[in-house]
Amino acid sequence: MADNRVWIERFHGLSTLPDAVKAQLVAESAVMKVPAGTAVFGPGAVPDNLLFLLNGRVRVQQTSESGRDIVLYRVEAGESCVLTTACMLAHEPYSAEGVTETDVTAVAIPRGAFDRLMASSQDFRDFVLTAYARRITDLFRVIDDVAFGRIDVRLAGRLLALASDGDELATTHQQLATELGTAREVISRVLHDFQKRGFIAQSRGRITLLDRSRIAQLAESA
Amino acid sequence: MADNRVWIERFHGLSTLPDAVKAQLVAESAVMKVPAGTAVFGPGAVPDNLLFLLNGRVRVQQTSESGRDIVLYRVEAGESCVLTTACMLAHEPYSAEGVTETDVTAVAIPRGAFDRLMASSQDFRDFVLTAYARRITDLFRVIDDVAFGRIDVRLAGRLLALASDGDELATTHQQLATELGTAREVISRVLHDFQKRGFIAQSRGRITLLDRSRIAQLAESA
DNA sequence: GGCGTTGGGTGACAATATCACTGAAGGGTC
DNA sequence: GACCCTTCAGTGATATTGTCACCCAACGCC
Repeated sequence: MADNRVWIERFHGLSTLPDAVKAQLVAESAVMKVPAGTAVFGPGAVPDNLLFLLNGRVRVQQTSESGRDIVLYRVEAGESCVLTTACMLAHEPYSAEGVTETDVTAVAIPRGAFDRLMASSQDFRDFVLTAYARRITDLFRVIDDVAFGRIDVRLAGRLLALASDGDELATTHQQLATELGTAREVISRVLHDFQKRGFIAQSRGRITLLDRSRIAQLAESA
Repeated sequence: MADNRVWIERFHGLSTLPDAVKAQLVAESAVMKVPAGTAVFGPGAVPDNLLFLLNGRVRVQQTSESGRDIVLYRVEAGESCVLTTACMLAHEPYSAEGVTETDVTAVAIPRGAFDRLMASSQDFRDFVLTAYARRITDLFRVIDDVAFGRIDVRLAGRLLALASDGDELATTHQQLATELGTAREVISRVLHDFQKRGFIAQSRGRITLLDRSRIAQLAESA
């Protein structure tokens, strides 16, 4: 029991809730484990609850009519899937899809409990509102990048973000194309150029960052 | 007094509120009038309240570092500015800006009142959540269009949307470029092509739709 | 080894963006 | 009216990005 309650403390904004509310939250929620590569929500998988990530990472992406994908943002441990969840709670049709990138442990809060918490706790409302706001600014950023950003600059930035743990990166050109919403050939050419300039080394399915500082310099030249 | 209360009935989702809540809402809010062309929120104009539009239209757009603009969505009468307002309430830095396109009458609900309503009324929460969800799907649509859409198709669709009242459209190429987040020259060329194909007629600052059905046909060929 | 699948390279071409101009249209002013 | 100034639109040249149609190499599997 005491063990179960611990997860709340990991969430900025939930840890300050009154004890009674915390108890309510713990009582009504369920911890779940999901293996990597699972679609946790999306067209065809509509959950009826809000997810709080304890461990792991969820990638949220959108597939266009033409079949091409673009990554919108990622939900990390300590964050919640408020945004797409809202679309579902409001019964709005939506086209985004959430996929676990790692094994994920999450807390599922049913709609009813979510609603009672919204009613009863100012702190909880602030938590949700703030989470929303952050996602929205993420989306604004995506729009800005896609509309006005240069591909090489965006790719440089994404390489750095994806290789936060070490200089090795196990990813295909196609996956990188999906990250930026472009075509594989474009990624291939830009990476080839990066290689010629000594920024990276490549082999099938793997990229090694050789010169982070120069990659960062390019990424900054937005 | 009774007159003041009428505005609530115009909002789907607010009209079903209990009378006590309605009275509270009316008591705590203020009706305001804003002339066309005013920045109602944005960097440099941070209001501390949520706006409900009674009349008129607000255009929400974003300016990139490079100085280019893109229109994100419009808030029409009967809707509220939930999205960007949330960013402000959550004290998130944001880059979007709201400009009145017509004279606007709006109801301003201060943060405190908003919060009390969120706490006290399930209907109000649903209203806000639904409004959020709709905006978010709008943003998803923008991302999809910008990333994967063709310029001529997007422009055709936008011309139809902007000319909802009549076939005359008083707008410059630059304004249309801002609508789609592209460059004026691109719009000039596409419009020139539309003109050659007999879709439209042009003169300085004015566009006349000549063949809505063929424009619509192009717009549909997403 | 043979074979199928996936990942990656490349040339040709199309679409869009950028740059650097040009001139035309309209609104003032005298 | 003529003159000037600002805004709006047209255009060629060039760069960047996207699309299409391939090719070949690497890897897993039998």
